[in-house]
This record gives sequence, C-alpha cells and structure tokens, in this order.
Amino acid sequence: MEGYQAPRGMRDIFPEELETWQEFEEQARSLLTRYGYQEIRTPLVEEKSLFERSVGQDTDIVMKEMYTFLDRKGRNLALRPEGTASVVRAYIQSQYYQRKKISRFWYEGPMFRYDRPQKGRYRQFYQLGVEILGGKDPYFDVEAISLLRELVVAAEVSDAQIHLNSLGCPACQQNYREILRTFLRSNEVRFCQDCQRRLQSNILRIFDCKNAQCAEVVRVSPPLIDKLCTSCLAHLQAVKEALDNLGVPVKIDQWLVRGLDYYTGPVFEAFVSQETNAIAAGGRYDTLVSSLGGPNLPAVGFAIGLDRLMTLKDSRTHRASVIRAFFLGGRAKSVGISLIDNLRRLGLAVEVDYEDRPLKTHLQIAHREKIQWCLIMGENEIAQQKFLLKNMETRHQYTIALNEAGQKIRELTCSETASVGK
RNA sequence: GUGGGUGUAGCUCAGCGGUUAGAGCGCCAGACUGUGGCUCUGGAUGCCGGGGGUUCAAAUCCCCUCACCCACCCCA
Repeated sequence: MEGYQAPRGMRDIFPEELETWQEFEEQARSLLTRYGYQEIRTPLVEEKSLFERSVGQDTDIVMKEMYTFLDRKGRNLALRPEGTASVVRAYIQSQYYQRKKISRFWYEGPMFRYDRPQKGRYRQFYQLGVEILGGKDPYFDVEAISLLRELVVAAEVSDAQIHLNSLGCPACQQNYREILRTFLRSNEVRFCQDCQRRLQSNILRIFDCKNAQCAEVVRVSPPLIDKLCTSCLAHLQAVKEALDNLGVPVKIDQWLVRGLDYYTGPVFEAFVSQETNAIAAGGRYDTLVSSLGGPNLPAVGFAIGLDRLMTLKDSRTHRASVIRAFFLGGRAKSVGISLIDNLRRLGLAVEVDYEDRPLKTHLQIAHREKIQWCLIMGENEIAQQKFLLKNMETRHQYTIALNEAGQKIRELTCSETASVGK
C-alpha cells in the first residue's frame, strides 16, 4: 500500500545498465545496416488471434503466457509475446511484398509473457529480431545464422555456439511425428508425466526432457534428420556447408526443437558457455506468411534475448563524457551559465551543479561520480575573463580564456580522453 | 502452473522470543576559508517487505500476502 513497485517480472533499467545496452545497440545497428536490414516498428498490441494462429494454439505461450485483454470496444487484444507475428502481419497488411522481392527487417523492443520470473527471464523482456521475407534460397538461412553470430560477437560475450537442426517441411514433420509417436508409444509406460502429456500435445518436446529415463528412450529413437525428405535434407546440407565455408561454426543438434509452431525448415539456437538457456533462436517459416492470409512466400528469421545477452556482456564503466560545471559565487554563476549555454550550442555536453558548495566539495563530488572534466569558475577567473578546466584523472588544470572556450575545450577533451583510454 | 530458498541501514550481511536492533563498506560534518583519491574525529542511518495472529513480550514463532532468487514447466 505504502510504496509502489514495478509489477512482478518487470523492471527498470537505469542509465548505468543502459550504457551496456546502448553500446551493443550501436554495434548491432551498424552491423544490420551493413547487411542491408532496415528497422521496422510494429505495435506492442495486436489481435490476440494473430498469435494464436502464428505461434500456435497448443503452445504454452498462447495457452498460458499471453497478456490478453478486451479494449473498450470489446476487441480481443494481446501484448505481443514475440515479434515475428507482428512483422509478418505488417508485411502482409501493407502488401510490402509488392515493393520488394526480398525484405530484410530488424526490430527491437519489449515482449510480454506471463511466465514465472527468474534471472534473465522477465515478463517484459527485450528482443532484437531479424526477419528475411520472400527468400527461399538456403543462403538466406546462412545469412541469418552468420548475422546472428556477428551480433553475438558484437556483444563481446565469450564464444557463442550455434546449434542447427531441421524440423522439415510440413509433410516431413507430419510424417516424422507419426514415426516417432509409433516408436515412443511402445515405451509409454516409462515416460514421466510431462512426457506422457507431450506425447499427445507436442511430441518433439520430449527431446528436451531432463528426466533420465525419458532421455534414455529418446536416445534410441529414430532421428528426425534421417526422416527428412530429399529436398529438406538438401536444404539443411546446403546451409551447413555454406556456413562451414564461411567459417561460421555450427553444430548439428538432432534433438533441437523449437517451441513455436510456425517453423518449417532449418532451426537454430545460440548458446554461450555461462548459460544453459539459449540466448537467441530462430529458423525458417515458409508457411507463416500464407497462413496469416498473405501470399505463399518463404521466410527465415531469429530473435536475440537482450536481457540475457546483456547480463553476459561485460560492462566497462567509462568516465562520464559530460563536463561537470560549477561556480564559486553568485556572479560567477551568472557569467558561467551563459558560457555553458554557448558551449552546448557548440555541441559540447555540459551538466551544471548549481548548488553553492565549497570548491573542495564540488571536486569531491565530481571525483566520486567519476567525472572526467570539471569546468570551474570563480571570482578570480571572472576578473581575468577566464575559467578553469580540470582533468580529474590526470589532475591537470588548464586556464582558458572565455573567448576561446569552445575551441580549447574541444582540443583538450578530445586529445586527452583519447590518450587516457576508455 | 509445481517444488524450494530469501526479504533487517544506500550496499553486503549479523541478530533468530527478553532493555533503546548491530557490523563492515558507503554517506554527512569537521580537522582543511579556492583544489578531489590518504588519515583522524564526530554524526545520521531503519514502519526488521506488508498485513494479521500467538505471547506479559515478536526482527525472531504461526498464517496470509507482495517481491526477488533457485530448480521444474516453458522460453529468449
């Protein structure tokens, strides 16, 4: 009652942490641009049924994890639990496929799932995703996977491992489910309760079971990869070979399956050593566009879990790049404020401490707050039409004439910041 | 959704029926009137997550609730 707190599983991200995010986002944006991807922004809210149809009626996401609500007109809406459905919907709605043969989109933003929170798992979490729409060639899968790898590398986390499998086209999948079901039926009694259920609902999920007995049965069951049709197998092999040639390390993982229903071909997940959960995942979804009412166009994409990735990325704390200004005495304050006003116009970042404190205290505060540069002005300086610029790290202090402020500061802060290193 | 753990000062935690709730770090003030990292001296830390109950007495025991963490389920 007394104090508000963020809803369960949702959190605030403060500037110190955001610095890490922004560092990555900068890299990512540059990388994505170089790969020819364009940003797309879609609503956080969509019709609930969009996700039911795309993600799948029988998935946990749809069955128990969606934030749904009726709006004032009684529309059945949902907070997006993932990004692909929205992008595909936007693509179809705008008939974007009429403008370009191949569309390469990327997006970043919050997703919502009513999960039980854990470390690196939030009810509002952030994904950076990529979708290639309209491309059938295996090289599109290759591009997606190598881009994923580049992005993870850009995050400077220790080496990522990418696992690759193929779920096969709908025909393969149906066929394999039957084969697997028949095989596993004979061992049904040995499965745990969860797997008994999976046998009915989502049979491929049995591959993920950690129960030792289940794992034993799974180990001897016929691998999906052996049951792929020639075209699906060729596609997977082409992807694997091209990745090998490119020097993108991937590991075929025949037990890899995905939780969303729309995947139809190669699927992949990225892992990093410190974490058992995947930090990114994706795959080919050749039937989704048409099943959402669009033309029959193939597609492939992936999403990175940024919350997870960012906890692994080491955050180097550099000194604030902003100049801290403070003044000793009222006259200095009023002269100083018009000085910094000019400096800002020249593009310099300056923040002011307007409080009247002793110089000593100002410096202490600046020191504690890891400020790199202090701009100091008092009566003595005013008398000489000058001010002081102090490098807090080297303790060097420069006396600068008011009329050459901008130029001098730029010289000093550029050269010394660079030489000091970040 | 299932099972378990933890909530005490800004932070890390101690106290686990018995006066007025503690330590370290941090913070504030002074020594030091316009020059920060050290030192010394002094000071404040707080609805003991919230609500209810048991008791002469609750941070401590019980119930409920909220949040976080861990393992499942699932997922990124």
